[in-house]
Amino acid sequence: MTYTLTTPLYYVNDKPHLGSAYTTLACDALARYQRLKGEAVIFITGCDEHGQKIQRTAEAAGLSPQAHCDAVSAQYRDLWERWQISNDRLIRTTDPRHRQIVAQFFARVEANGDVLEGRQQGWYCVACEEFKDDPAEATAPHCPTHQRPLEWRDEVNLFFRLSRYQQQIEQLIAQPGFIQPASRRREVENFVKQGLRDFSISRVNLPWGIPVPGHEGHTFYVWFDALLGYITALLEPNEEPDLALALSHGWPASVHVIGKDILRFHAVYWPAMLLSAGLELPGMVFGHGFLTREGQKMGKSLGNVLDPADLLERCGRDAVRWYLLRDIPFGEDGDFQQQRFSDLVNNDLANTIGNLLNRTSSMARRWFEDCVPARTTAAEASHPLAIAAETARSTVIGSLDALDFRSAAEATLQLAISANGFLNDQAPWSLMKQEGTQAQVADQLYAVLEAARIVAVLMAPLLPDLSSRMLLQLAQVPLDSGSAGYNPRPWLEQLAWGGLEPGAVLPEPSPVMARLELDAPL
RNA sequence: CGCGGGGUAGAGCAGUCUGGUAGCUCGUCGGGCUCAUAACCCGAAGGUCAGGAGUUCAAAUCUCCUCCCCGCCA
Repeated sequence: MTYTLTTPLYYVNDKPHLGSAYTTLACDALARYQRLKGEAVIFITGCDEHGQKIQRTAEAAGLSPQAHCDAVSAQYRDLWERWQISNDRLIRTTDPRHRQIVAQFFARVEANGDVLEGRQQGWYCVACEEFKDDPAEATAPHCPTHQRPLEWRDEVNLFFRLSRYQQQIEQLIAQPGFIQPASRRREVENFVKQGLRDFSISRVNLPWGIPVPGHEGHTFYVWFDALLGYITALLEPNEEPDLALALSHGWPASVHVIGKDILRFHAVYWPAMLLSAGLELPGMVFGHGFLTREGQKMGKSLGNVLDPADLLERCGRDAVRWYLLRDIPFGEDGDFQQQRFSDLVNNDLANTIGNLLNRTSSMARRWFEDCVPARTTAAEASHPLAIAAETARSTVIGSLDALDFRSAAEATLQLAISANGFLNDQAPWSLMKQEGTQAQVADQLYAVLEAARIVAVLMAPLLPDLSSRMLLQLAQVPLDSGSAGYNPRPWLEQLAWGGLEPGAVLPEPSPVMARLELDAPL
């Protein structure tokens, strides 16, 4: 069965921000993990390009909406490339094929009697693309999230009969694994319990959108259109836009990874739409937390936004991925702290892991003709490092299955710490000064090199670059599942203790991870 | 108003369900080692577990009240 996972389709109102990068990075780690386990993966990301807000932003910039979308979505594409995101698809909702898919989907919903005409009257926030409650009240209300004036709307729209799915949605969200993390489930439950109301799925007088077939003057509400992008994305690059065909490629999605702000759209509206069209429901909706910076909300007005492109440029892929995945519990809010960022990168990656490989490789080369030394007992399952490796392996797998990147990272690190400790306890550099200890030292170094290899293999989903660099220094073939020439041996097999071949020639070691020296603040 | 999440060493978190010496990572300080990227290993300091009351032989953990932060409803 195909493992389909999605990031949100990012709204191209502005250039990519760190939050989008965070989601995408996490999905990338998850996608790589699933591929390494041997799953067929479709990793979907993309851009949501319709709606009034985009139309206005484009106008303000003196561009056509299409030109604006082309420019911004190109920024996303470039950014993901630079981050080496392993997405299989990058869907744009302005893709002509998407129109067809939306139309076909809508036809099913309409045939099912779930499309009604209704009058919508109320205060509208263009930034949210949402009607706000308590109409008629106050003469000039503001949007609570955007602090911007609301606009009065009075229009006849098409409505989706969400109310009809009350019971099914209640059942769905009551399922233990559907909404993750579990702590967010209550919020949605409360919302649903208040009674689901039909919501409008079209807008009138809004040219920048997909026309609703059979309803002159109406275009689809951005969310209705955007969510369906997940299905359009399943089409192979040159395939005909056929809903059934798209679905056959990997629907339902195993998981939608999103920010917590759009949980309701994914856990309530979207499943109801799918039910109406008679389609299968996604397995999980994971709403991760938000990032703050040094304790403060990031925002243009505060001037403290971290630009993911700058961050990549200055710090590199491994460092940022490590910090975000290793230190911030996925699902909870997290704070980006520059000091801690460089502390962790330097400690964990450069010192604990990088230096472990460096020191061990140096000793092996010096005393054993540049080779992986011969083993006597080191390959046995009862070896202390074999036991540590097994603990790390099972913890990493359990954690990644649960999207707990943090504890996966910690378990990997723990193995490197054990190996460093083992080295200090055994002190092969002292032993070597005595007579007849060669075999013993060889055995010790073998075990530590093997532990380093396992660290590198375990690291592959989280830090593919660092993993590759480590494996090359261990005379191994890198595992990068995204590139050609990677090691085809199953990942799980490669995690078995004792895989390193004695006698393999070790290349001259050079630091696999440079220390992060941030002279200026980010 | 209501609802949800949270408040544990300087920082970030675990532990709370299933009461019983308060643990991890980073930072700080001291020691060890010299194979290595001024690295690695060991040890120490640092906590009235938000506050109060209660249940109990025993509470970070269970009950009630209060305060503070974040979010949902908006």
